[in-house]
Amino acid sequence: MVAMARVREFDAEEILDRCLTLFWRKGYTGVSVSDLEETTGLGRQSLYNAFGNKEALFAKVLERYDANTELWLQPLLADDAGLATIRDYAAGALAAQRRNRCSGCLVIKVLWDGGLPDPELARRAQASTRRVRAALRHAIERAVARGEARPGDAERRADLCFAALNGLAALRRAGVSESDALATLDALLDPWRT
Amino acid sequence: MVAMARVREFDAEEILDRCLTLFWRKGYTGVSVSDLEETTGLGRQSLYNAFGNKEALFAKVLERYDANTELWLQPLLADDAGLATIRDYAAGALAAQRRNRCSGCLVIKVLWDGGLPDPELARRAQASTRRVRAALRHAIERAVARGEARPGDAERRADLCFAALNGLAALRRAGVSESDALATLDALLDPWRT
DNA sequence: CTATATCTTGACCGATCGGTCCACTTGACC
DNA sequence: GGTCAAGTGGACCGATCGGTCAAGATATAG
Repeated sequence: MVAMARVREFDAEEILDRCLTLFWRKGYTGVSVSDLEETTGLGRQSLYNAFGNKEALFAKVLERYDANTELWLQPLLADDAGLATIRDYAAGALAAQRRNRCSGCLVIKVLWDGGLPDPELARRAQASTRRVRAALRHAIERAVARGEARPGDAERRADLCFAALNGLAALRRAGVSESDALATLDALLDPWRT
Repeated sequence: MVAMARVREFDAEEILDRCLTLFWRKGYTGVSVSDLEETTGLGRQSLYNAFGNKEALFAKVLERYDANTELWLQPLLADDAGLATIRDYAAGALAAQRRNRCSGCLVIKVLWDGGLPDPELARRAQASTRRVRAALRHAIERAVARGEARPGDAERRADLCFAALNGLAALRRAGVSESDALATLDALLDPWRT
C-alpha cells in the first residue's frame, strides 16, 4: 500500500440509521435498492462498496437495531425494574414507532414476511426476541420480589407481555390511538399489582 | 345472446381458497401472479378472466377470509359465550395457522405491509378487525354477566385479548410452541376468572 | 507534479414483476 | 353439423428488481 486514495464522504452510521427506518417501515423485501439510494442520497455503487449487497446491508441494520434494543432493555434489567418500567418501555416503543412512521417490531416483521435470504439472519432474529422476553421476565421477577406484583409464573407473564406488546402494534394498525393502546396494556399489568 | 359458449372448467371457490392460503402465507406483495398460476394450476389468462387482476382477486380473497372469520366468530357472539369460548377461538386460530403453514391474521399482515394498492381495501380490513374486537367484547360481557369473570372494562379487555391473540402469532414466529402459546393466553384469561 | 488507489456516477445486465394480445380450442345453441 | 361467444395457453409488453461494469473524479503518498 503506497498511496492512499480519497476517503469516503459519508457517515456510515447515519446511512445505516436511514436504512433502518426504511426497512422498519416496509420490511426487507418491501425495500428496493433504488429506495435505499433515494433515502440515503448515495449512489448505488457507493452502497455496494460500503456494505456489500442488500442482504449484507440489512444484516448490519439488524445488528444496529439489536444494539438499540439492548439499550432500550437496560431499564428492564436494572434492579429497580418493575411493572412501571414495562409500561415505560411500551410507551417508548410506541412513541418511536410513531416518530419513524412504522409499527411493530422490525425483527418480528421480517420473521413474519419470511423473505429473509439467509437462515442465519432468521436465527439471530429469534435470538433477539428471546433477549426481549428475558428482560421482561426479569422486570416481572423484580416486581414480584419487591412486592409490587402478586406471585405468578414469571415466564408465562413475560411471554404474555411480549405478545401484548407486539399486539399493541396490531391494535394501532387497526386504528386504535396511541393512548388507548397504552391503556390496553394497563389492563394487562394492573391486575398483577398487589 | 344467441349462443352460449363453453363453461368454466374449475370451481372458483376452490381456486380462491388456494389463493387465500398463499396470500395468508406470503402477504399481498409477496405473492406473484406466477405463484398464483402454480398453486391454482390455472393459466394466467384464466385467472384474469375469472377475477380481473391481482388486486381484484385479492379483494375476493379478503371477502372470503372475512366470511370465514364471521363463521369462526359465531361462538363468541352466542349467549353462552365466555372465557372458554375465547380460548377455543384462539386454539382454532393457532391450529388453522399450523395447517396452512402461516402465522397471524391475514388482515393484520396486509395492513402491516401497507402494500395494498386500494385504500378501500385497507378500510375494509380495519372494519374486519373491529368485528373481531366486538365479538371478543361480547364474549367477555357474557362471561361477566354469568359470573364466570369478575367485573371490569369489557372493551379494554377485548382489545387486550385482540392484541394478545395477534401477539401469540408473534410468539410462534419467535419459536414458541403452539401449546406454550395457548398456555400464555391462559395467563391472560385466568386472572379474570372469579 | 505525478502516480495510484479508492470513491462516485451512470449505463447496463439478466431475471422477474403485473398485465395484455392473439391464436386456438371448446361446447351450448339453432 | 355449423356458428360463435367464451375459455385457454403461450408469446410478449414495459417497468422494475438486485447486481455489475467501466469510466471519470478525487485525494493522498512520494
